[in-house]
Amino acid sequence: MSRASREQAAENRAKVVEVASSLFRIKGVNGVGIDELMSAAGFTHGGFYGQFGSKDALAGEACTHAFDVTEQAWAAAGHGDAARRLSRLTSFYFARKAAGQCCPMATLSADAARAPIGGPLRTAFTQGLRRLAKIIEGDQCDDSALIVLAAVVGASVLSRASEDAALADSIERAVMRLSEA
Amino acid sequence: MSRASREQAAENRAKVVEVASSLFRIKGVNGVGIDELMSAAGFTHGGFYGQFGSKDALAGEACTHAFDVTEQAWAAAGHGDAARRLSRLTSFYFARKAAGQCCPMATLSADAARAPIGGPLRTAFTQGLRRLAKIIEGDQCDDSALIVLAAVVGASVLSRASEDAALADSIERAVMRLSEA
DNA sequence: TGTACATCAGTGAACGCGCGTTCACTGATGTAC
DNA sequence: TGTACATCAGTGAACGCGCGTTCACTGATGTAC
Repeated sequence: MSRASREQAAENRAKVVEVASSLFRIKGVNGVGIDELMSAAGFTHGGFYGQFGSKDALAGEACTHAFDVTEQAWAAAGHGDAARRLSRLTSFYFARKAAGQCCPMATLSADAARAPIGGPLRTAFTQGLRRLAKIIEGDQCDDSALIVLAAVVGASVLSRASEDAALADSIERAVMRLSEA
Repeated sequence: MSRASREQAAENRAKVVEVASSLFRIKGVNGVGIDELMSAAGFTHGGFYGQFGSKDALAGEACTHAFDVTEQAWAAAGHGDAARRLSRLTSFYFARKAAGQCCPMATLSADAARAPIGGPLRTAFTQGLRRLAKIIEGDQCDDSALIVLAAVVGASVLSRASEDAALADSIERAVMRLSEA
């Protein structure tokens, strides 16, 4: 197969971004090679540089994509009065999800923190974080939304790293109750 | 130089663990090579496998070391009544620190989450997390300590990943106020 | 509408490089007498 | 206490491998007439 149509090529490109968005969250940007990535998307690795300038550039796009998806879900869950919104967002956050579908704040923050300032990943992460912070803050002016944001991300991060499921659960449950109060 | 004394060799080994503990937190376990690591500790890379079974094994030891240091600091900061303890731990947490000295919950959680279950790093992280959770819970039986733990880790993680210093600050300040309330 | 040609999406082999790991070697340390 | 020898901490070269990236090539797509 060579020379797909432009329409098909655009779909293929989007497919690679989507697959990368998932794999990078699971294994980290350094943990996935171009070869593995392109294979998972159904292509050979040689075509990569026809679509993307570099692996770093793709990491930025993949990060933005992950934030896009999360943002849409949050916007859908984020109606009603302030207290209920926070509580609903928290339950949504802790709904059991594979790492590949999990919020990029929890799964890509370490990669972003170690990426160079001004680079694609760091920039994409910062903008995504701003967007989600705006959504969770909504029309509230106090601290509670940002506290829930931090607590929910911290609980998720610790929960994924821990082998102790009981401890992970008690942290998540504590944060759930915070957002209900 | 060849054949250091046993005493010297033990010191050298400890030095490598300490350097690894710092570099792994800054760049991630995958982000630092044996060569870079040993050079930073003042040795050549060939000696590595005389002291450690594998890079993974060192990652576990380095993680444990990072938790040891944090635990000591927390134990020192953790006296007095419950509310004050939480508040003091939070200020301590947000004191500006280079990533290499920062709490491993914030800097190694992603590496741990992606490390194999039962492996040295994952195990060391889990045990370290248990220790710190016990300290912060102290003699309290409610949720507040675990909430502060999650919030403090989440704020730190987001703060390090974000290029937007103002946003990072408002998240950290919100969490500070949580622990003071 | 049909033909001739230019374009370019995807292929697969190849590159240089740095990685984790191994190993023969060195010479000072530690030990046995 | 002094001597002879075994040990082994650290050196430096080497290994196979997978990485990110490049490139000549292919043939269907898109375009000009």
